[in-house]
Parts: sequence; C-alpha cells; structure tokens
Amino acid sequence: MSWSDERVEKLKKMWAEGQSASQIAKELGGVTRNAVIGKVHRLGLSNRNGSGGGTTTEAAPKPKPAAAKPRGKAKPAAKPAPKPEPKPELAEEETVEAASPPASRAKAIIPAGQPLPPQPSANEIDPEALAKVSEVEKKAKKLTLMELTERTCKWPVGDPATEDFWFCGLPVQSGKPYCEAHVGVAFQPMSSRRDRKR
DNA sequence: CCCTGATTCGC
DNA sequence: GCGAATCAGG
Repeated sequence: MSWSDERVEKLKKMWAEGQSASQIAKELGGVTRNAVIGKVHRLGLSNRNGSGGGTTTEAAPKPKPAAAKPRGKAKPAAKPAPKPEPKPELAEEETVEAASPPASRAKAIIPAGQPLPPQPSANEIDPEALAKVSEVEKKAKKLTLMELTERTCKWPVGDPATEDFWFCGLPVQSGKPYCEAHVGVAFQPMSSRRDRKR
C-alpha cells in the first residue's frame, strides 16, 4: 500500500484532529502506526501546534544519542499485514443531535450484577471534566455490554431501562476501566472537591 | 502491561 | 520515500 493522495489527506486530517497514530493507521488500513508516524515526519507536520499545550510528547531535549544502535539484527521479511481493510464509514456529525425524549419507559431490564459506576450526579464535579465527558460522549462508540473488552471504556451512558443505553467504548487510558474523560469524573480525589482551589 | 510519539537506518 | 525496530516517555 502506498501513500496515495487521498490517504495522505486523510492522514493529515486525522493528525490535525489530534488522532493518535495508531488510530490513523487502523482507519487507513494496511499500514502500521509506525508507518503513519514515519509519514507524518516526512511530511514535516510532526509538531501538533495550535492551541493548548500538547500533553503527549513533551518537548524533550534530544541532544544526541551519540552511541550507534546495535543494529545488527537480522531483518526478516516485513510483515505484509494481511488486512482485509474493514472500512466503516464515518458519518459526519457536526450539529448537535436533539435529545430524543424518552417516551418509552421500558421495564427495568438491567442485567444483574452490573457494577454501575457512580454516575455524575451533576454534583460537585469539575465543570471542565463534565464538559469533556459530554463532548466525548458524542464520539463514543456506543458499545453494548457484550462488546466491551478489557480495553474499552466501560462508562455507561443513558438509562439502562431505556433504549438508548450504551457504554462509552472509547479506548481506555491505561489499566483503568474508563477512557480518559470518564476517568476524570470517576476518580476524583475527595481532596479536589473539598479543598478545590484554583 | 497498555499506550503514545520520535528516531534510526536498511531497504 | 518507506516503515520495522527501537527508543523514550506516560
């Protein structure tokens, strides 16, 4: 697979959007995240500037490794990466979708034994965190219970007794059960609310 | 462990 | 130019 114009453009777009290299690679298909990163560098847009400090890679002083890497490794044939290219179309979602009124109130069909995390009761949670959550929920993958894996955000959204109930499903940050945004509202140290000074 | 981007260097 | 291997960090 080569870098056609379209693929490069998509790469640029996604990179500009702040998507991670691995996400871009998955989206494009047929390439690894390394390929994406390599291309990004070659295109000279390695630096994601714009607004807000990039939290990811800090501007680390890279003096000079000096020592050459022991690159005597035998390099076997590169993996062809057999990907059938599953390409789900991404619908453009710009405008805010009107919240559909929960007309139907089904009986509580809550799967028993589901550890529901403390829902943000709009209590004393950082407005910033809340904003981030609602922002993120638009992009949520809306997974069902069975689709959850160890690496998908298990934050439930909506009313379990309603049709529109799903799990966030975004990639979790680390070993945590939620994505970054949801971790933000889920694991708020008591100290931050009691003694919140800012 | 999972992830992220950055860099090197054989191809 | 490409990208796997590696590095470096969270």
